[in-house]
Amino acid sequence: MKIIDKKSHNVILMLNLSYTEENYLKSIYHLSKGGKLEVTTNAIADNLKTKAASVTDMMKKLASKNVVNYQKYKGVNVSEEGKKVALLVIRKHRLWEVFLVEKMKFNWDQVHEVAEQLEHIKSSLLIKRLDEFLGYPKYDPHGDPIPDENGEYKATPQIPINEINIGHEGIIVSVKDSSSPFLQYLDKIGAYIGAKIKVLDKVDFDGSNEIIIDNKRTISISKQVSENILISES
Amino acid sequence: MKIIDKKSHNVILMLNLSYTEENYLKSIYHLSKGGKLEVTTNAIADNLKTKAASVTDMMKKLASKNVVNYQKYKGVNVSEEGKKVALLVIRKHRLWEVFLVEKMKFNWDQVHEVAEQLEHIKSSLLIKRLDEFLGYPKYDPHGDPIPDENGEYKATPQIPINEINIGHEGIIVSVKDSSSPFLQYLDKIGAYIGAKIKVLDKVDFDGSNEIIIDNKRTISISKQVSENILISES
DNA sequence: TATTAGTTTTAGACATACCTAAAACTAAAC
DNA sequence: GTTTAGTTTTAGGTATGTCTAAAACTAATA
Ligand SMILES: [Mn+2]
Ligand SMILES: [Mn+2]
Ligand SMILES: [Mn+2]
Ligand SMILES: [Mn+2]
Repeated sequence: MKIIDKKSHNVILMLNLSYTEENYLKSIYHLSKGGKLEVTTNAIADNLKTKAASVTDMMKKLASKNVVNYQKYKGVNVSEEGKKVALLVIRKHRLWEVFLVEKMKFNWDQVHEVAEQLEHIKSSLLIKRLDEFLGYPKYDPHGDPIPDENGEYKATPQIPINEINIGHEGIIVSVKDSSSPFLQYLDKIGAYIGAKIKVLDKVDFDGSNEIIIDNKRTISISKQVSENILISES
Repeated sequence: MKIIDKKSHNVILMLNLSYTEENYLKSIYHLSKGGKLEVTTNAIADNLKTKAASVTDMMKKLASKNVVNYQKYKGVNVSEEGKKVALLVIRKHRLWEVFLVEKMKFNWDQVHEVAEQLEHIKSSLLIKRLDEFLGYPKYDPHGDPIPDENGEYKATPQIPINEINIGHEGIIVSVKDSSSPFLQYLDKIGAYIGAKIKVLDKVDFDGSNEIIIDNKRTISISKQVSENILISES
């Protein structure tokens, strides 16, 4: 079901998707890297902590609503329509995270769970006014880009620390893992979005990296941690 | 399921009620005038635009969770526990309405529907910070009192215009009807929370009232309208 | 090509929240 | 006290979203 808005000549989404359907679409969008890759049933089940059988049921339903392209046994992806829905949910999630940090004084490790709820609030006026109220932010507290009202955003080139060569440096632009324990660890070691990082040494044995943060603090981080800190090289 | 918080020595609600269960409790709380009256199955069905059979099902479920006192055929009311839940939902609803008007520049007739969604967001930190951010408001945009974190609020004495005698005056302190058409009508006639009202004449025939708003605008309002504008007499 | 391990789908259940229609109950009128 | 109208509950069914277990399929290995 579609309507064309006479003013903007844009296709307006007349879909009323449930909380659950929105979460499935968001998951498929992320797992497919924005629609570029096909997504497997098991990957979705893992991601949403549900079972493969439940995913299959939902894929049939989403396909019947034309928000995914699905052929059984062949994987699934978002349709053009589904991509718009996913991007709107992601836009709301990230705007609310900015709100929680900037206005509600939440720490960056406290926002994700609440944003998971707030992203499903339906009010186009509220999203518009919230965006304005926050000063049209381009990035959320974890450095993830916020899609604009047309679903567009720039992907800044970003490299995980483990792929940066010794002696090279850059700025932390985002984190791959937004979980509370990981972000609290970053707080502890003094790492934050915008911090300057230089790779001093790399240990082949366990993949750990010795880095210096803001030219002040030298620290060794594990392979797992280095994979989850994303840098813009300078 | 209850726990006692060691710090505050208060009973903390460990209930995880659904969106729907919260709405039923809020409805019962309102219909019982805060727990003072017994509520009938049909009254709840009407209020929530559902059917009596559905209400009976839900009353059994809420009774089993000890949030209502229910005896079949004898009506229902909120329990002490249920009252706390209802007051928390009402607190959230009204705080969000203040947020939407004060910070998001919504008109007072646009906030109720969105607040119906926002009132179910679960985050005690968010409520606390929102309250602080808004400057601890005592009333929502429709003049309804906002319960504090203990569920307490003062009920200001308020009288509908139709019960005020000719020649008497007062201030609009709240509106009974928060629907968009009613509030838009009030905007049109220049009535708002805080406006000064004097009753000039009353027509027995149809119950309409002639009033003057802010000593400026003389207008005749129907019986229905006068019943829904609440005044604090001066 | 045949086997097999892993993935995905189907089949059949369950819980929540809703509905209509029929039965049970209450309270007021006769 | 009986009848009756209105209310409330029960009975049985639908839709959504979940699950386990079994069947169907795919792709890699032998
Ligand atoms: Mn997040
Ligand atoms: Mn979500
Ligand atoms: Mn309201
Ligand atoms: Mn509600």
